[in-house]
Amino acid sequence: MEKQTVTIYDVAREAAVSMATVSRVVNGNPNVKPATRKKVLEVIDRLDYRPNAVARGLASKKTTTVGVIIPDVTNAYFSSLARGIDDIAMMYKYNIILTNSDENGGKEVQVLNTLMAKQVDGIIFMGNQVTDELREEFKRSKAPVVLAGSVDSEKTQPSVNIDYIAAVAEAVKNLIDHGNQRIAFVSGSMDQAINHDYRLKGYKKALKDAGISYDSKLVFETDYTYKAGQSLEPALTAAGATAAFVGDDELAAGVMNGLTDAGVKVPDEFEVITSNDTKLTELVRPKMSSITQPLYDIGAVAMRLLTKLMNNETVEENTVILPYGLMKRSSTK
Amino acid sequence: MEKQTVTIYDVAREAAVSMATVSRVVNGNPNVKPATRKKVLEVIDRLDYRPNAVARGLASKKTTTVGVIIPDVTNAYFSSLARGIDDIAMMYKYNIILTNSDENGGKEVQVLNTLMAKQVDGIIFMGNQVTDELREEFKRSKAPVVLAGSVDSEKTQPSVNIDYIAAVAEAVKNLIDHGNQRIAFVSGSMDQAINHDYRLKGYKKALKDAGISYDSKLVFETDYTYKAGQSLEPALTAAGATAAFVGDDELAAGVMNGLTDAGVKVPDEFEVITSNDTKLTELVRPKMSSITQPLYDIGAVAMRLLTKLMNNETVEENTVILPYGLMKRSSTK
DNA sequence: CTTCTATGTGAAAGCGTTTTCAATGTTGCG
DNA sequence: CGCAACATTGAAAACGCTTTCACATAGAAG
Repeated sequence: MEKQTVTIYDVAREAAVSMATVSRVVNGNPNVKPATRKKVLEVIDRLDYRPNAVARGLASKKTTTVGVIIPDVTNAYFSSLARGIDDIAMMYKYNIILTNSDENGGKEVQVLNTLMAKQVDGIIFMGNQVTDELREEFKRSKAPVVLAGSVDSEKTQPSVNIDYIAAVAEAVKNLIDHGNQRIAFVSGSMDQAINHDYRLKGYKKALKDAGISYDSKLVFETDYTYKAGQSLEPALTAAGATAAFVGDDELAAGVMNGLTDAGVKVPDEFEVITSNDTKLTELVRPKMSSITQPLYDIGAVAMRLLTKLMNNETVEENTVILPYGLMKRSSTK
Repeated sequence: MEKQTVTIYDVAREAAVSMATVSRVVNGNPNVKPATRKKVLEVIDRLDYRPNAVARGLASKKTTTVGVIIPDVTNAYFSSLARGIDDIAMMYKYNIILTNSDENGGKEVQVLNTLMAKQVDGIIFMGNQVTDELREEFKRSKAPVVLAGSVDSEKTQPSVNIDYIAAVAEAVKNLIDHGNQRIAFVSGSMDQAINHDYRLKGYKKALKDAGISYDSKLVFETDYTYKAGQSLEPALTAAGATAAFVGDDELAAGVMNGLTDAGVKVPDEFEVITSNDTKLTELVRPKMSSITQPLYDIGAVAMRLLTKLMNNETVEENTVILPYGLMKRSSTK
């Protein structure tokens, strides 16, 4: 007892017109006599006809779906971007195929390929690192690819970000202004462009501007997890740090709670400033000071940019930089 | 200079075989002579042929993609489920079309329709309420629909959940055992089945078992947001509550922080227990006690169940109940 | 040397749309 | 009334694959 599907052909027959005409009314083509349109519409309604998007996709070579590659939906930073992406996508009648990559290069390439096989009209990539292989795939893709909240040292793909170097420099300067001389830099893997090419540069710049010499012992390379942050306390104090810039909110929460649990007072004895301004910063105590980023907007703008690209509209600027800010809460003086 | 796509036809021509044969090797059909297979594989590799999934979908009536309706990706509870769903989906070679519904009935129906139009092979629905209209659509759908971490009073759809009534009852009993007589029940809208048909029942059951009479003044119906929780403090103390069961972690964090900020000591003067055991419970101070749910697994099992349904395998039990627990942390005595 | 059964393979018919192109019907105007 | 110009419509060819069915070919069995 398989459910029967009604096709455009059925509608055409019932309405005594051709498939072409039905297709026209379904697609809002104006070249249809009002009377005919009405007649067709009635039949569509009566038969409860619903166009098959797959057939449509095959015939028109447009699927109105875009692929989204995300490191992990569970991460507040990325899920905020994803929300912005989806909202704008929906606004423009696109759907999103969402896949978690765990920032695993192999998986990313594989996922990218299945997305392309599925004929997505465009792709949004989030991830802290664009490998050479990935970059090659991007180029080969006939669907436009835009990076959201993600950087590629080659700057070859359209992208939307904030000015990470300036933002981190400002955050670190703020720490310096509070009298800190030994400031830790805590982030994820230094293999990731965002860390070694952006954040670390901003960090160094702030130090240099203040005449403080760079000490690699103050650089802590770890995972983006709460646990990793929490267990960092002994090392942090051993290195003589009195403040830390942290590259991820969950990690920062770990750092801060680890410190607090060890009896170190934040911010009096140790200041912490984080990077992503997710909800998390307001949930922990003390609330965390943070670089502020328009998370939702990064996603939204990326998607908007993608729609233009998919539409072959000429876009003035391929890489858009959104404004950042600094939000002083209670983890800094 | 449009990028040229190579089709199965091109491969067939180059390999001097028929399209049918190419199709067979691509699909791993064993009825191909090894020598032929090798030849075809070589051509595929040389031409860099990649099957068009849309055409495949049209011909085979299977798209290997499933639709996922989620209230909000940004919510830790649901994004955890989503992660479980995606991982299992990937394991079974499915992709996920993810759409946020904001629990808006109209949007849900609309989204469901576009998913069906896109010929998804199955659907996973998350949301705290299944309206009649939605239920009708589910029935009409030729793709199986399973509910994940979501209940429908009608119990008509396959679903995977925990025993909310028992879990809440146990949590509330715990609070009672600590000597609390006036326990607040804080949740989202009472229109949602999960609140009025499950959580509230569990709450009442625990009260009844302890011989405490139900007082509707202790029931707080609000939004699932941090802010909403935070601003609840005056009302909570005014009602004379000394403890609260809360239906969502973010909301609970708000309640707790609101209390703390107002000078109320948690847990000494007020105990809080929450429901979803997301990462959040560990980030706040004090850490929150919670009902524990196998979040990832709820998603994973739901997806697994869906694969069986899509495969027309007979499944022993349509509604699966996963075990819950109670995690005592520091927001309760 | 037949006859039979596997095993491999190809031709062609879909799958449900969109889109091109030609055909027909209509209207306006001199 | 005749004809150009335009508005409507339909026929049929894609789109790129899967799948059915029939046909070969090749051993196996008698």
